[in-house]
Amino acid sequence: MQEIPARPREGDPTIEDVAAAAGVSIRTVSRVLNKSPKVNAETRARIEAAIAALNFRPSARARALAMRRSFLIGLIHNDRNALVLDSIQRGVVALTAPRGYEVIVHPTPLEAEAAIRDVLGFVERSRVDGLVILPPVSGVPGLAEALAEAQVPVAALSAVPIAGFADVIVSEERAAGAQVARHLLDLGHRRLGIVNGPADTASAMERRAGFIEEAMRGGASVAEAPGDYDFASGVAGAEQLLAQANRPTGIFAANDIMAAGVLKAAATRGIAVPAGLSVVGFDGSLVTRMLSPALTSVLRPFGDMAAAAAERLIARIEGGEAPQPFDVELRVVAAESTGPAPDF
Amino acid sequence: MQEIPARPREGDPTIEDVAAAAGVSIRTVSRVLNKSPKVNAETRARIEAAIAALNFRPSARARALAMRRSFLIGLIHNDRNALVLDSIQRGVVALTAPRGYEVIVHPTPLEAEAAIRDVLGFVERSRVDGLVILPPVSGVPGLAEALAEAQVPVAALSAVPIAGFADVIVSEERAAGAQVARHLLDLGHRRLGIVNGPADTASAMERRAGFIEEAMRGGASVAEAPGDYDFASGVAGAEQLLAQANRPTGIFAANDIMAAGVLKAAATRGIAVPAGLSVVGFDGSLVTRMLSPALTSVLRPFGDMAAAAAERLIARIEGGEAPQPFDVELRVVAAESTGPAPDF
DNA sequence: GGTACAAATGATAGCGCTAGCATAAATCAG
DNA sequence: CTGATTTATGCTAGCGCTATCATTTGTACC
Repeated sequence: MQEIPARPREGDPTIEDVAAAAGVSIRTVSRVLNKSPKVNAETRARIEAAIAALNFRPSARARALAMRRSFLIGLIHNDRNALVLDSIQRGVVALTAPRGYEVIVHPTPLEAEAAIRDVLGFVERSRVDGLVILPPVSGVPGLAEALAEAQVPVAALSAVPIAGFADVIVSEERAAGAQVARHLLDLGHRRLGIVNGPADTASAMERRAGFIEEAMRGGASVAEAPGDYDFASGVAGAEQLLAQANRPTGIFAANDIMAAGVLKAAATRGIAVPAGLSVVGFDGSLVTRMLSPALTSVLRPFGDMAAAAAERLIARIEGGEAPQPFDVELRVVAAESTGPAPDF
Repeated sequence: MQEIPARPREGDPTIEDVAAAAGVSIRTVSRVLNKSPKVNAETRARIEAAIAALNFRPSARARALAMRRSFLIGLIHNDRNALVLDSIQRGVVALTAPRGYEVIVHPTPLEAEAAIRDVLGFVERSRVDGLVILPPVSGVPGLAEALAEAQVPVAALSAVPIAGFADVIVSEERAAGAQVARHLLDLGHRRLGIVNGPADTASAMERRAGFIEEAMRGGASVAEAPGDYDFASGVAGAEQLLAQANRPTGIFAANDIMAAGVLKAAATRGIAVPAGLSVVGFDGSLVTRMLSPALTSVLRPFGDMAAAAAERLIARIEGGEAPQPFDVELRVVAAESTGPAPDF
């Protein structure tokens, strides 16, 4: 028998303290912590009482080491997500926290090579158990493959299914685009315009396709202007559309930020909204209600979508069965920026 | 109840593999990893080569266990931070990542008792090494004391020094309020208005005091309306101010969101901005340039402030000396919503 | 050559958990 | 009554690092 040197107590109770307090071995306490069924009800109660009495919390680090899992989830975002980041984080944390996972955030560039390097480096460093990836990063070419090769569990949000990602929460953006057209058609608009998102993003192309198809079906014309999801391009796109001889009376901007740009362009030209022009955005982000007039937009339930992605991710990490399919319901929320088509 | 199985052994190289490859003991590898000076240059080179060859990354969890530190920093935020969250996170991560820390995000309620319980619970669960706390949560009464008692290193952002928090990045909001008044005075405005933030927040009271003092000094009158930092209260506050007989020609809203509300109220009343009314916001958030007209606002360098807070926090955690004092420079960024005072 | 001291490196005990295997007690089949 | 099962619990070897202490080797000085 050798004397064990007194170790400096950090103060926090350990599983050993709990075991001593409950008069059992740490193996049994561990069983309770891990919800193993093979523990006598009475013993379990005693241990749970001891845990409560000592205010014991198992050390996430020790358990991480022993289980070779970190209970950490990485959230990969980009500044394009700025307006909806808060609601997304809220959704992810609401789902992960009760299941014992914490969320590490990681801002990532969009350029493909840099993004892949950045994300892989992050995974290696942080040793997260899995990733939730937001668009547009989720659509970076090659990223899915790189992560698959690195065997990192991933759940992504995206406008379209992405080969390589097993779990993708897809929102029916094409149908939503059609809804926007329908909304404007119902208000009597027949000359429509669209300020597109970047041509290389699936979301933009889906929204566009749905919008144009439905507009055509409704007998409306559609003028197009390019855009890249930022404010300036919204302004420029709107100016291009509004300069036309027979200018559109209803404009769909492929996201809220560009829609704000459209409102700006209209204001600059002295066009009243919605009296002289109806404007619809996409995302249902924070700004919709801060604009004057308040922006009609397609509400995307980001929080729920992100939570669903996190749920899927955890199921994959823990090997449980996949949760129920999650249907993302996108719908046009009418506000002040859309109204009956003007007479001209 | 079901037990979650541990993951089987991963293929990641360990410190032992590196030691074997370099022909040394793990103790020496550990020295290299921790940048201990007492390692022969040649040995060090050999070990570093082995590390590179194996693409070895020390396991953050193992090191966390051994060092009794998690290398995790918690970022406490609230939905009031939604508009600036992205830039803040970016600032924090930019500073922490190179130093080996990851950032865990945690959304928190504002109600005092719930906030304290929530934050303490988070700290116990996640075992973060420290916290960065954003306003308004940083100002929750009793939170500083609770965290001090729990011995959690904290750095906070706030409009005023907070007793109990050792490291607080304070922005000179009073001076900024004065700057706003000066900006409007310089444009010839003499009848001013202010839509205040909540009376129980230090930030709002500081901005108010600075604004009013400077306005008085400049010989202007100031009409006040209450507000609580949200859009609706901005609208209501503006309506109250604009309904007055001798209505103000310049209005300062204590944050950007309320300023958006003021613009909205002006639009509703048919008052042109800035021709008939100048409007100034506070924060320099994302929306300032998305509004029509673009909002003049007080730019707060959130990213830098947050990074400075993180830097201080890490210094405190690691026991290093405190970094240089960080001077937050707030300045009015003039945009389209302010202009010369109208004649009436 | 011997002593003193500094520099470089190694052996190993934890850190606080999980989980494989062992054991003890209770129940059951024949 | 005995061996076979089942149920409840304990013992302890890791998980991949850090850091204390010991050991070895090199160097300076008298």
